Amino acid sequence: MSPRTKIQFEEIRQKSRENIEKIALELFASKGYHATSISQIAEKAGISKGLLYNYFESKEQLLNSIIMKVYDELMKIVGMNDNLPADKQIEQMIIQTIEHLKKNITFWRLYLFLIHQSEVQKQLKELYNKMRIDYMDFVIKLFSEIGSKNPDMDALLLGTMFDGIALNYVTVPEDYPIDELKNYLIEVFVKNKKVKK
Amino acid sequence: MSPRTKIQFEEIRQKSRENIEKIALELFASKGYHATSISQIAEKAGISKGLLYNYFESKEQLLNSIIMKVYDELMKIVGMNDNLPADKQIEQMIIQTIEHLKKNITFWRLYLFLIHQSEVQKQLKELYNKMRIDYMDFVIKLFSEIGSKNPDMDALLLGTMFDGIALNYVTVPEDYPIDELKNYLIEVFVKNKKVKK
Amino acid sequence: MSPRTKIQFEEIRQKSRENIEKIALELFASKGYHATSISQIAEKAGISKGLLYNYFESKEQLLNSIIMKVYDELMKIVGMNDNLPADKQIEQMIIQTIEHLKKNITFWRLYLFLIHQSEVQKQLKELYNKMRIDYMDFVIKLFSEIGSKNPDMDALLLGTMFDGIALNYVTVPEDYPIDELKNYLIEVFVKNKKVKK
Amino acid sequence: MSPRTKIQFEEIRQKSRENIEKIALELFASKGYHATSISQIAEKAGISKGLLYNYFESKEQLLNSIIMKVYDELMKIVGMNDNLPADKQIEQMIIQTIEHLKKNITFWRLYLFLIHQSEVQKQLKELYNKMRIDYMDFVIKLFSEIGSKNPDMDALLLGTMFDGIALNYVTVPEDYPIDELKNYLIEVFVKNKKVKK
DNA sequence: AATGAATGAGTATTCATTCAT
DNA sequence: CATGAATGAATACTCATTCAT
Repeated sequence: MSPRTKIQFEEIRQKSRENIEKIALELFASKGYHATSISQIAEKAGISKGLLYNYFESKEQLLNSIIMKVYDELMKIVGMNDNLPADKQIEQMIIQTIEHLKKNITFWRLYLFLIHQSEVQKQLKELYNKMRIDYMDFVIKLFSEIGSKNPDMDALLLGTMFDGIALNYVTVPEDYPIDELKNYLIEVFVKNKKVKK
Repeated sequence: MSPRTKIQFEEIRQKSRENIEKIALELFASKGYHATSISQIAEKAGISKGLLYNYFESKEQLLNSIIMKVYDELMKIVGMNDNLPADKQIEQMIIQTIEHLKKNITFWRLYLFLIHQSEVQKQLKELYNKMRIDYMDFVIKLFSEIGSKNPDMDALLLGTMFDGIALNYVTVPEDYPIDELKNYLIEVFVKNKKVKK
Repeated sequence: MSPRTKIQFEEIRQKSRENIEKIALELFASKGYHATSISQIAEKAGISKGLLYNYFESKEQLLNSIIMKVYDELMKIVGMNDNLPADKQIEQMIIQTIEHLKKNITFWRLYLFLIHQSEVQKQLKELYNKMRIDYMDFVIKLFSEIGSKNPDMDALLLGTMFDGIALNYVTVPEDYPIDELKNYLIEVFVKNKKVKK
Repeated sequence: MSPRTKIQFEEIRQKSRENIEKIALELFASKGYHATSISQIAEKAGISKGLLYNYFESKEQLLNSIIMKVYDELMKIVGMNDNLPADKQIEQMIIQTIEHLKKNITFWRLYLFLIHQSEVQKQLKELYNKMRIDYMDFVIKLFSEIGSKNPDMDALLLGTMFDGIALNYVTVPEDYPIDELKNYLIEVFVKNKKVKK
């Protein structure tokens, strides 16, 4: 008869939020932001529309919340393994990005969607820019350390390749020979650079 | 004045269709498919909504019609210059794709949008697959002709690079050093291959 | 088969607009602005919700449109009879206001509603102020002409009386002895003033 | 510590009720009934929504409860000073009504709001009628005692004036010369009557 | 007595599509 | 061929009310 404690309430909220975000991520990623309705999200999450608004104040804010998670996760991949030497770090970054892509296809689908749905809102554009800059800063340094003649260009190319691979893998996962590409990337971006050094 | 012949009518219809498609392409690419309304298209095309439905039976069918044009145009770039030697053909394909991208950012924005839509619509998925296969067939042959050790992989990589470049250029056109990339691509995909031969 | 002319369309629009405004006036006046839904207006007007938005771009704008009519009508009563001598003008203003009130109870209900729902929006507040000032300017002049010792106060009092009478009549039309009041007002605001002159 | 007695509990309940009513009155009067949500009331009152429903079975019933208070308070003003002679009682009633209006603008705003609502709710209509009758009974008697030739009409007029003044003062408190009106009312409704006697 | 998560019917608004003219 | 009035289902969002704890 006594009311739940604050902690209990907080747990309930946290679980609900995460559940909603998970469902919304899937739907946004597979159908796009505009083509996904709040009703669909609520229904698939097994809750009422009203409750969704108890946790997210708008559809846009729900998207933002998800984007933040995407950003954090991508940055985690990049920043991982910073105790290794630079060449190994790049190698690991390539391996782990590809692995992550294979295991989290939904997640990457959303990432790609967001990039060119950036007309949706300024915030997204800003975040995307921040993400690019953070990525470039970090990876340029790595390429410098392994003696690349043009670390800016190499970092840019690697990023571009990741985008292209993700785009293709996400579109035709069963037909795209992603593992062969992985080895090729390591060869081009790690082994060849070192030889030249 | 004699009544217009059937052929004249057909020409008028054709021009009207093309005008609508042109306007719709612009709007879809700049604002997105969902955010563009039939009213806006009709208004910008200077016709009534009713008349638009005289030419296209639905918004979706209008999109499909546009997609066909995108397909044709992309294939035109690939198939161009088939009187040149293979290495020059690849070089030209790279140059012209990049040039096309720079001049038709709107068009490519739509192309990328479509890739995602293909997840949802069967028709689109089929078209996208056809496009990939046609591209691969043609480009694999070119790489074979210049003596590539792994023409399948080279064709795939070049296609992936195009996608990655398009994605980045479309997102941040002013910040993306597309011309430097062009030269690099030619070096990697044309000059280096030939040397190895 | 040929489309309607512009004039025909304009007539259709005009009739529809007026019908919607009439129904909306009734509902806003009897239930209040917030308590009246677009659905109710559309249903009572025998049209779809969508069509209503073809004519008025929002609920608020529909209200504004109605308010303008209220304003025009009230000012018409005040400004009427400007060819008569001042004392007759005041007398006529009293008579016609009361008559108008008796015949257009709905209309006055809305006027009263609006006054203290003016927090609804700035526009309303501004219009109300304009209305007060226009009324005062005109009526003060009339009282001056008949030699009132305090024309400002007399104009204010008469306005206040109109408001009080309208409020009471609108609330209990059958129980409020409005005709007796009419005569009393004429006596107090016209005959007594003149005597003193 | 002994358990609280029933009476203590009752007192706590009573205080809680009054607190909620006070907060709700403020919000209803300043934002309007429809624009005020139960959540807002609960939050401002420092309690949960659930608890509010422990005290009032619905939003409407909460409003009704408040209305009763409005009624009581208005009647208090009228019935005050019944030990004075009639002319002084009327004078005091005028003075105190105006003073009350100046100090409790929120309260009067609600009173005016309620008059309109009475169109919708039967309960309210009945209460309003009771209020009018009680007021008239009492004030007619006063005017009779000071020898008014038409006490019914005088009582009605005074009530009408109060309504009109309240309406105007509540709408534009800073622009309405309420104090000058007070003196005028006393002159018209008290001094002039007596002279004629 | 007290909490706030959860519901569901309701709100204003939009828009692809139809159709009488 | 051409118009735009008209529809209705869908959209994001709100809120009074209920109820398990």
